[in-house]
Amino acid sequence: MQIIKIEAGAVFHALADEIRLRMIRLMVVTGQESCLCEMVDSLLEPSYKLSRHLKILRQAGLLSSQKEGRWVYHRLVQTPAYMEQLYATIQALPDSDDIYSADLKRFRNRLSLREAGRCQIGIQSEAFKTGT
Amino acid sequence: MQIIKIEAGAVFHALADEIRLRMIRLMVVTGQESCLCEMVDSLLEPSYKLSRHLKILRQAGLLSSQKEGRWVYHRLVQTPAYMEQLYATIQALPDSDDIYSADLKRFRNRLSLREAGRCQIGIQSEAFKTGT
DNA sequence: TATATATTTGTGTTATAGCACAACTATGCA
DNA sequence: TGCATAGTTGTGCTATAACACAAATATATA
Repeated sequence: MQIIKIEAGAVFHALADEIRLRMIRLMVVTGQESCLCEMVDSLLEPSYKLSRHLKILRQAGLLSSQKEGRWVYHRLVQTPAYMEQLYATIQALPDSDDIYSADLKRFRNRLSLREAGRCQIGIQSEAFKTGT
Repeated sequence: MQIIKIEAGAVFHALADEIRLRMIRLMVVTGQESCLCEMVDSLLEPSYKLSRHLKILRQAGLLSSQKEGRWVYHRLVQTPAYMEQLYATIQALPDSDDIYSADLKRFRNRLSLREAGRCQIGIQSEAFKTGT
């Protein structure tokens, strides 16, 4: 068993970035885990960028990641206890710019493409990314 | 009336700095407002440094500041509603390095020097700062 | 009015963090 | 075995943020 010391203040640092907060919000609001390609299609940001941010969230103790074939699923960590309180706070945040509701709409669309609750396809937005 | 738009993500950015989190924790735990010199004596950091961090907290919407003679009192803002939830989360954070308990001890000592609930003295730690 | 002091701020420096490009690893499938 | 693709990471660049020093502002008091 590996003991990882997680600084309490590190969670705020992890959430201080807009990209990271957008991803966490999607998972908090939907309660869903997500693979990278689903995040790419929801936030419309390049995969290398989101991959690095997911790593930061993992190191801060907010996400645990699990490889499943080609895909890596990221999910919210529920411990220690204050984490759930933190998620409740995040859920209560306003959405003044409608950024999160747009993310959420795309995320739900993307989730509907799963089969048996698992992601079966890769990044869909890459194709029309250059055309926009 | 002045409308200030506060970005929801800005609160996390404000709390991402250790100095700022230490100050907010003192106010959250004690429920007390504080002037700069009391913070200086509690965190043992230079006043210009804490003054700048207090400004960032104010601009992020976490603190409101009120001048009272020579002193400026800073207090936690209670609105919008998710702020109180955020403070509850902060109060639940662990203190793995005993930094916060040391801050708290000094802060309580400093608060006991108030007269009629108001700060009457300036920075006390400056004197023995160089000698340590 | 002059001084002491609580607090703020201008400025240059340095450390940190996010970014894009491209190369790389790993896995499923033909 | 070779290819396509999900995901990660090395690297250099750039923007941001924290810092220390010093000067400035504001207010109480002698």
